[in-house]
Amino acid sequence: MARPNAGTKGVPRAEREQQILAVASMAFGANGFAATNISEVARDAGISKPLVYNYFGSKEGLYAACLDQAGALVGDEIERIARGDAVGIERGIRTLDGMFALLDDQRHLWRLLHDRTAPATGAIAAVVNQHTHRIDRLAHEGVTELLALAGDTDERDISVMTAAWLGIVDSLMDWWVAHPDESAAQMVERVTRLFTALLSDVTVGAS
Amino acid sequence: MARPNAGTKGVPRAEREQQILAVASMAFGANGFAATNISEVARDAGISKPLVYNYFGSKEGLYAACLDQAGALVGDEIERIARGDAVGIERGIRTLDGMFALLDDQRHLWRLLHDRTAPATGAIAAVVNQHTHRIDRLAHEGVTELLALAGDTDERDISVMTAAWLGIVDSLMDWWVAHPDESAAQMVERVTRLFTALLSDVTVGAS
DNA sequence: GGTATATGACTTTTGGGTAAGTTACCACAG
DNA sequence: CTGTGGTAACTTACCCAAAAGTCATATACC
Repeated sequence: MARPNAGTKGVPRAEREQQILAVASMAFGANGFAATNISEVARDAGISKPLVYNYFGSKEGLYAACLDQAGALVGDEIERIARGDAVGIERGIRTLDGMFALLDDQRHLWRLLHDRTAPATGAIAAVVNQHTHRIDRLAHEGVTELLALAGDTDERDISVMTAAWLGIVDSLMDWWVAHPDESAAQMVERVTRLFTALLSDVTVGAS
Repeated sequence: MARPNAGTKGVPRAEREQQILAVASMAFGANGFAATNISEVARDAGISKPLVYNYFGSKEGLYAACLDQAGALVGDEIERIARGDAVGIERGIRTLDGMFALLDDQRHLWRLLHDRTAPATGAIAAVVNQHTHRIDRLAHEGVTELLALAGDTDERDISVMTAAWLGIVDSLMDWWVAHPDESAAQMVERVTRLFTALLSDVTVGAS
């Protein structure tokens, strides 16, 4: 019997996987792991659900693949900047700059790394830990340098400040997602202006 | 036929509702709306699922009730502090101080207010908007004052900075959840030390 | 013809939600 | 100080929709 939609469409696996990953990353980033529907992902990618399962095995497998791609992308860029010569606040701004440039057309990717609805066990946990540990370590390194300049070497202070820094990045990305008309360059300007304004003048008001 | 577990246990509705809210707030805060299981909530509260539905109507109703309680608690405290005379960074620190004191034994409550997996429609949206708008407005007000001191009155800058501030609070609460041995007083000390260190000395390194 | 790409239709599982009933408490009549 | 009926508190056992996951099969390419 004729099944009009069956059969290959001539799209090789590697390419199809990338299409699926792009759609799935968007969905996972926008709604979180738990609220994401694989059938919808398949439909949005223009294919059927079994193909997704054929290529990625399970919902968790698909999520892990998304995470791995996004984590590597983001982690590599942060590491590249960390290897540069910027220190202290300057390093923070350059990192943000890099993130804005890198994620301009896929702003939701950042959210994948901090999804609390994703299972914290099994294969996912391994991938999550690999990337978040890497990013955390780089952030920790930058914050350690920054606080050393300010005379603070308390380990827990550094830990708290690292968390706060990552929270700032999180929230800036969220704001950016909610304001699609704002370009990466505008974000960099804005953030730079805010940092300098706060650090130079604000102590007058706080005394 | 004897059904050994049926029948009232002598717990009045108001009291039972508070028990359920406490357990549910913990679950929603820890896992998010989508990943929270009502059967588990009921089991953790020591009762059966239908009782939860009898008292709160639906999962969304339960979530709305949790949110309403947490939002009012947090919002009232923030507003109380906002009515004080602190300005700029000082107001920020006092607000954090208030949050740490208020949420010492229920640190997860803060997370309820920023759950992206909660439905953004219907009754929940109303409750969410009521409380988040209130908190956002107060934060916006504080940030406006702060940036005015630094000479920045750009509306979008204020919007970004407000988001970043709330992101900082978010991440501090998360860190605090992950470090149960840290007291509220210690958090206040730490945050104060970090703020003053960064604002006074760090510009030397950033130049 | 063999393999990679692909799907319609199915099964299974999960979890929100409900029907119907059971038991304890309490007010009040006797 | 005892029944006794009404109500509030509570549960077991179920329904059912949605979404995860699978099977058998079809088509295109080489």
